[in-house]
Amino acid sequence: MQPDRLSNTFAALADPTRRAILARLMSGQASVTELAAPFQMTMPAVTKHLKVLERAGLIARGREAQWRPCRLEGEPLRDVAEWMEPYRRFWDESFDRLDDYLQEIQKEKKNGRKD
Amino acid sequence: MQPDRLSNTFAALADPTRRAILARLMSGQASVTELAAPFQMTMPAVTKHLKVLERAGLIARGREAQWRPCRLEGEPLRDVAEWMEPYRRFWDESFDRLDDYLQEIQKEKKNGRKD
DNA sequence: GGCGTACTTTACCGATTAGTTATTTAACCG
DNA sequence: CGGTTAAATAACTAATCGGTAAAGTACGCC
Repeated sequence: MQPDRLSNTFAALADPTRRAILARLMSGQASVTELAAPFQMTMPAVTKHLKVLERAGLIARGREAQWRPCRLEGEPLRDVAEWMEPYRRFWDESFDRLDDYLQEIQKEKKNGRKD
Repeated sequence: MQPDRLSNTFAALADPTRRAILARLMSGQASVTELAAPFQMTMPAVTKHLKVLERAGLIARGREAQWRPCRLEGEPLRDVAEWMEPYRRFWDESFDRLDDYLQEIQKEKKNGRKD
Protein backbone atom coordinates (compact mmCIF):
# COMPACT_ATOMS: atom_id res chain seq x y z
CA MET A 1 0.00 0.00 0.00
CA GLN A 2 0.99 3.63 -0.21
CA PRO A 3 3.61 4.79 2.24
CA ASP A 4 1.88 7.84 3.65
CA ARG A 5 -0.60 7.58 6.47
CA LEU A 6 -3.20 9.88 4.95
CA SER A 7 -3.44 7.93 1.70
CA ASN A 8 -3.80 4.78 3.74
CA THR A 9 -6.59 6.24 5.81
CA PHE A 10 -8.49 7.56 2.79
CA ALA A 11 -8.08 4.24 0.99
CA ALA A 12 -9.43 2.38 4.01
CA LEU A 13 -12.46 4.68 4.12
CA ALA A 14 -13.14 4.31 0.39
CA ASP A 15 -15.24 1.19 0.88
CA PRO A 16 -18.83 1.08 2.13
CA THR A 17 -18.34 -2.24 3.92
CA ARG A 18 -15.43 -0.85 5.90
CA ARG A 19 -17.32 2.34 6.74
CA ALA A 20 -20.26 0.24 7.93
CA ILE A 21 -17.89 -1.71 10.17
CA LEU A 22 -16.58 1.53 11.66
CA ALA A 23 -20.15 2.74 12.19
CA ARG A 24 -20.98 -0.47 14.03
CA LEU A 25 -17.89 -0.06 16.20
CA MET A 26 -19.05 3.36 17.36
CA SER A 27 -21.49 1.56 19.64
CA GLY A 28 -18.70 -0.53 21.17
CA GLN A 29 -16.41 -3.52 20.71
CA ALA A 30 -17.50 -6.41 18.51
CA SER A 31 -16.21 -9.81 17.42
CA VAL A 32 -15.44 -10.63 13.81
CA THR A 33 -18.53 -12.81 13.53
CA GLU A 34 -20.72 -10.01 14.87
CA LEU A 35 -19.18 -7.57 12.41
CA ALA A 36 -19.61 -10.01 9.53
CA ALA A 37 -23.29 -10.71 10.28
CA PRO A 38 -24.87 -7.76 8.38
CA PHE A 39 -23.02 -8.59 5.16
CA GLN A 40 -23.58 -11.32 2.63
CA MET A 41 -19.91 -11.98 2.42
CA THR A 42 -17.67 -14.76 3.69
CA MET A 43 -15.63 -14.39 6.87
CA PRO A 44 -12.28 -14.23 5.09
CA ALA A 45 -13.51 -11.21 3.18
CA VAL A 46 -14.40 -9.48 6.44
CA THR A 47 -11.05 -10.49 7.94
CA LYS A 48 -9.39 -8.75 4.99
CA HIS A 49 -11.42 -5.59 5.50
CA LEU A 50 -10.46 -5.61 9.17
CA LYS A 51 -6.83 -5.94 8.23
CA VAL A 52 -7.08 -2.90 5.99
CA LEU A 53 -8.71 -0.93 8.81
CA GLU A 54 -6.09 -2.14 11.28
CA ARG A 55 -3.19 -1.19 9.00
CA ALA A 56 -4.76 2.24 8.67
CA GLY A 57 -4.90 2.45 12.47
CA LEU A 58 -8.67 2.87 12.41
CA ILE A 59 -9.28 -0.17 14.58
CA ALA A 60 -7.33 -2.07 17.22
CA ARG A 61 -7.76 -5.69 18.10
CA GLY A 62 -7.80 -7.58 21.37
CA ARG A 63 -7.80 -11.21 22.29
CA GLU A 64 -10.34 -12.92 24.50
CA ALA A 65 -10.16 -16.69 24.30
CA GLN A 66 -10.95 -17.57 20.70
CA TRP A 67 -12.40 -14.13 19.97
CA ARG A 68 -10.47 -11.24 18.54
CA PRO A 69 -12.64 -8.25 19.40
CA CYS A 70 -12.26 -5.03 17.43
CA ARG A 71 -12.56 -1.51 18.74
CA LEU A 72 -12.60 1.82 16.99
CA GLU A 73 -9.48 4.00 16.95
CA GLY A 74 -10.21 7.53 15.84
CA GLU A 75 -6.75 9.06 15.68
CA PRO A 76 -6.28 8.77 11.90
CA LEU A 77 -9.50 10.73 11.46
CA ARG A 78 -7.88 13.65 13.22
CA ASP A 79 -5.32 13.78 10.42
CA VAL A 80 -8.16 13.74 7.90
CA ALA A 81 -9.89 16.58 9.70
CA GLU A 82 -6.67 18.56 9.77
CA TRP A 83 -6.07 17.94 6.10
CA MET A 84 -9.61 19.09 5.31
CA GLU A 85 -9.46 22.31 7.28
CA PRO A 86 -7.82 24.52 4.61
CA TYR A 87 -10.50 23.41 2.15
CA ARG A 88 -13.32 24.37 4.44
CA ARG A 89 -13.92 27.67 2.69
CA PHE A 90 -14.62 25.73 -0.52
CA TRP A 91 -17.63 23.95 0.92
CA ASP A 92 -18.76 25.65 4.10
CA GLU A 93 -21.25 28.41 3.31
CA SER A 94 -21.01 30.14 6.66
CA PHE A 95 -17.24 30.01 6.33
CA ASP A 96 -17.68 31.56 2.88
CA ARG A 97 -19.53 34.48 4.41
CA LEU A 98 -16.81 34.88 7.01
CA ASP A 99 -14.33 34.90 4.15
CA ASP A 100 -16.29 37.58 2.28
CA TYR A 101 -16.39 39.63 5.46
CA LEU A 102 -12.64 39.35 5.96
CA GLN A 103 -11.99 40.38 2.36
CA GLU A 104 -14.32 43.31 2.87
CA ILE A 105 -12.30 44.37 5.92
CA GLN A 106 -9.10 44.14 3.88
CA LYS A 107 -10.56 46.33 1.17
CA GLU A 108 -11.70 48.95 3.63
CA LYS A 109 -8.28 48.97 5.25
CA LYS A 110 -6.65 49.64 1.87
CA ASN A 111 -9.06 52.44 1.09
CA GLY A 112 -8.44 53.86 4.53
CA ARG A 113 -4.72 54.01 3.88
CA LYS A 114 -5.23 55.88 0.61
CA ASP A 115 -6.99 58.77 2.31
CA MET B 1 -15.81 2.44 -9.67
CA GLN B 2 -18.03 2.12 -6.61
CA PRO B 3 -21.52 3.50 -6.99
CA ASP B 4 -21.71 5.64 -3.85
CA ARG B 5 -20.44 9.19 -3.85
CA LEU B 6 -18.60 8.97 -0.56
CA SER B 7 -16.52 5.96 -1.60
CA ASN B 8 -15.69 7.78 -4.78
CA THR B 9 -14.56 10.86 -2.92
CA PHE B 10 -12.41 8.92 -0.46
CA ALA B 11 -10.87 6.89 -3.29
CA ALA B 12 -10.01 10.10 -5.13
CA LEU B 13 -8.35 11.52 -2.02
CA ALA B 14 -6.36 8.34 -1.38
CA ASP B 15 -3.51 9.42 -3.62
CA PRO B 16 -0.82 11.95 -2.74
CA THR B 17 -0.55 13.22 -6.32
CA ARG B 18 -4.25 13.98 -6.44
CA ARG B 19 -4.16 15.67 -3.03
CA ALA B 20 -1.21 17.78 -4.20
CA ILE B 21 -3.23 18.80 -7.25
CA LEU B 22 -6.12 19.87 -5.04
CA ALA B 23 -3.72 21.81 -2.82
CA ARG B 24 -2.38 23.62 -5.86
CA LEU B 25 -5.90 24.45 -6.98
CA MET B 26 -6.63 26.16 -3.66
CA SER B 27 -4.61 29.09 -4.96
CA GLY B 28 -6.68 29.30 -8.14
CA GLN B 29 -7.32 27.81 -11.55
CA ALA B 30 -4.53 26.03 -13.40
CA SER B 31 -3.91 24.33 -16.74
CA VAL B 32 -3.02 20.66 -17.01
CA THR B 33 0.58 21.48 -17.89
CA GLU B 34 0.88 23.71 -14.85
CA LEU B 35 -0.57 21.01 -12.63
CA ALA B 36 1.74 18.38 -14.12
CA ALA B 37 4.92 20.45 -13.67
CA PRO B 38 5.73 19.52 -10.03
CA PHE B 39 5.56 15.78 -10.76
CA GLN B 40 7.99 13.53 -12.55
CA MET B 41 5.19 11.91 -14.39
CA THR B 42 3.93 12.07 -17.96
CA MET B 43 0.97 14.21 -18.96
CA PRO B 44 -1.38 11.31 -19.65
CA ALA B 45 -0.88 10.17 -16.07
CA VAL B 46 -1.90 13.60 -14.81
CA THR B 47 -4.85 13.66 -17.19
CA LYS B 48 -5.99 10.40 -15.62
CA HIS B 49 -5.68 11.79 -12.11
CA LEU B 50 -7.71 14.80 -13.18
CA LYS B 51 -10.38 12.50 -14.56
CA VAL B 52 -10.60 10.71 -11.21
CA LEU B 53 -10.92 14.05 -9.42
CA GLU B 54 -13.52 15.22 -11.92
CA ARG B 55 -15.61 12.05 -11.58
CA ALA B 56 -15.51 12.55 -7.82
CA GLY B 57 -16.75 16.10 -8.34
CA LEU B 58 -13.66 17.55 -6.66
CA ILE B 59 -12.68 19.62 -9.68
CA ALA B 60 -14.48 21.17 -12.62
CA ARG B 61 -12.98 21.96 -15.99
CA GLY B 62 -13.31 24.86 -18.34
CA ARG B 63 -12.15 25.57 -21.84
CA GLU B 64 -10.02 28.48 -22.96
CA ALA B 65 -8.62 28.02 -26.46
CA GLN B 66 -6.32 24.99 -26.27
CA TRP B 67 -6.26 25.02 -22.48
CA ARG B 68 -8.63 23.12 -20.23
CA PRO B 69 -8.24 24.89 -16.91
CA CYS B 70 -9.18 23.11 -13.69
CA ARG B 71 -10.74 24.63 -10.63
CA LEU B 72 -11.44 23.22 -7.21
CA GLU B 73 -14.96 22.11 -6.28
CA GLY B 74 -15.33 21.57 -2.56
CA GLU B 75 -18.86 20.16 -2.28
CA PRO B 76 -17.86 16.50 -1.95
CA LEU B 77 -15.74 17.46 1.04
CA ARG B 78 -18.86 18.61 2.81
CA ASP B 79 -20.15 15.03 2.65
CA VAL B 80 -16.84 13.83 4.07
CA ALA B 81 -17.08 16.34 6.92
CA GLU B 82 -20.65 15.25 7.62
CA TRP B 83 -19.66 11.60 7.62
CA MET B 84 -16.80 12.35 10.02
CA GLU B 85 -18.86 14.29 12.53
CA PRO B 86 -20.23 11.32 14.56
CA TYR B 87 -16.65 10.05 14.93
CA ARG B 88 -15.39 13.33 16.31
CA ARG B 89 -15.55 12.14 19.91
CA PHE B 90 -13.13 9.35 19.01
CA TRP B 91 -10.34 11.73 18.07
CA ASP B 92 -11.10 15.21 19.38
CA GLU B 93 -9.73 15.60 22.91
CA SER B 94 -11.76 18.67 23.75
CA PHE B 95 -14.84 16.87 22.47
CA ASP B 96 -13.85 13.97 24.72
CA ARG B 97 -13.88 16.26 27.71
CA LEU B 98 -17.27 17.59 26.69
CA ASP B 99 -18.40 13.99 26.44
CA ASP B 100 -17.10 13.21 29.92
CA TYR B 101 -18.89 16.27 31.21
CA LEU B 102 -22.17 15.23 29.62
CA GLN B 103 -21.87 11.74 31.08
CA GLU B 104 -21.17 13.29 34.46
CA ILE B 105 -24.35 15.34 34.17
CA GLN B 106 -26.31 12.20 33.28
CA LYS B 107 -24.91 10.38 36.33
CA GLU B 108 -25.83 13.24 38.64
CA LYS B 109 -29.34 13.33 37.21
CA LYS B 110 -29.77 9.63 37.91
CA ASN B 111 -28.49 10.03 41.46
CA GLY B 112 -30.78 12.98 41.89
CA ARG B 113 -33.77 10.89 40.91
CA LYS B 114 -32.87 8.20 43.44
CA ASP B 115 -33.03 10.60 46.40
C1' DG C 1 -7.11 -36.35 23.27
C1' DG C 2 -10.78 -35.06 20.31
C1' DC C 3 -14.61 -31.95 18.96
C1' DG C 4 -16.62 -27.42 18.07
C1' DT C 5 -16.22 -22.57 17.59
C1' DA C 6 -13.85 -18.47 15.98
C1' DC C 7 -11.10 -16.85 13.28
C1' DT C 8 -6.76 -16.54 9.84
C1' DT C 9 -4.02 -17.96 6.00
C1' DT C 10 -3.24 -19.55 1.44
C1' DA C 11 -4.09 -19.79 -3.27
C1' DC C 12 -6.60 -18.38 -6.75
C1' DC C 13 -9.71 -15.22 -9.80
C1' DG C 14 -11.49 -11.16 -12.38
C1' DA C 15 -11.69 -6.21 -12.19
C1' DT C 16 -9.51 -1.91 -11.32
C1' DT C 17 -5.45 1.22 -10.80
C1' DA C 18 -1.42 3.84 -11.86
C1' DG C 19 1.74 4.24 -14.82
C1' DT C 20 3.98 3.97 -19.62
C1' DT C 21 4.58 5.07 -25.00
C1' DA C 22 2.57 6.24 -29.19
C1' DT C 23 -1.11 8.29 -31.61
C1' DT C 24 -4.93 11.67 -32.21
C1' DT C 25 -7.63 15.81 -31.60
C1' DA C 26 -8.09 20.72 -31.12
C1' DA C 27 -6.87 25.42 -31.27
C1' DC C 28 -3.84 29.19 -32.29
C1' DC C 29 -0.35 31.43 -35.27
C1' DG C 30 2.38 32.93 -39.29
C1' DC D 1 -1.94 25.79 -45.61
C1' DG D 2 1.64 23.77 -42.27
C1' DG D 3 3.66 23.90 -37.75
C1' DT D 4 3.45 24.30 -32.75
C1' DT D 5 1.36 23.86 -28.34
C1' DA D 6 -2.10 21.73 -25.11
C1' DA D 7 -4.37 18.00 -23.91
C1' DA D 8 -6.96 13.55 -24.59
C1' DT D 9 -7.21 8.79 -26.17
C1' DA D 10 -5.66 4.10 -27.11
C1' DA D 11 -3.23 0.13 -26.06
C1' DC D 12 -0.44 -2.09 -23.07
C1' DT D 13 1.68 -3.66 -18.41
C1' DA D 14 2.46 -4.67 -13.58
C1' DA D 15 0.47 -4.25 -9.16
C1' DT D 16 -3.40 -4.02 -6.11
C1' DC D 17 -8.24 -5.01 -4.68
C1' DG D 18 -12.32 -7.45 -3.29
C1' DG D 19 -14.00 -11.49 -3.37
C1' DT D 20 -14.04 -16.85 -3.17
C1' DA D 21 -13.15 -21.89 -1.35
C1' DA D 22 -10.36 -24.76 1.23
C1' DA D 23 -7.04 -25.66 4.65
C1' DG D 24 -4.82 -24.25 8.98
C1' DT D 25 -4.52 -22.30 13.78
C1' DA D 26 -6.01 -21.25 18.49
C1' DC D 27 -8.74 -21.76 22.32
C1' DG D 28 -12.40 -23.90 25.49
C1' DC D 29 -14.64 -27.91 26.96
C1' DC D 30 -16.25 -32.77 27.68
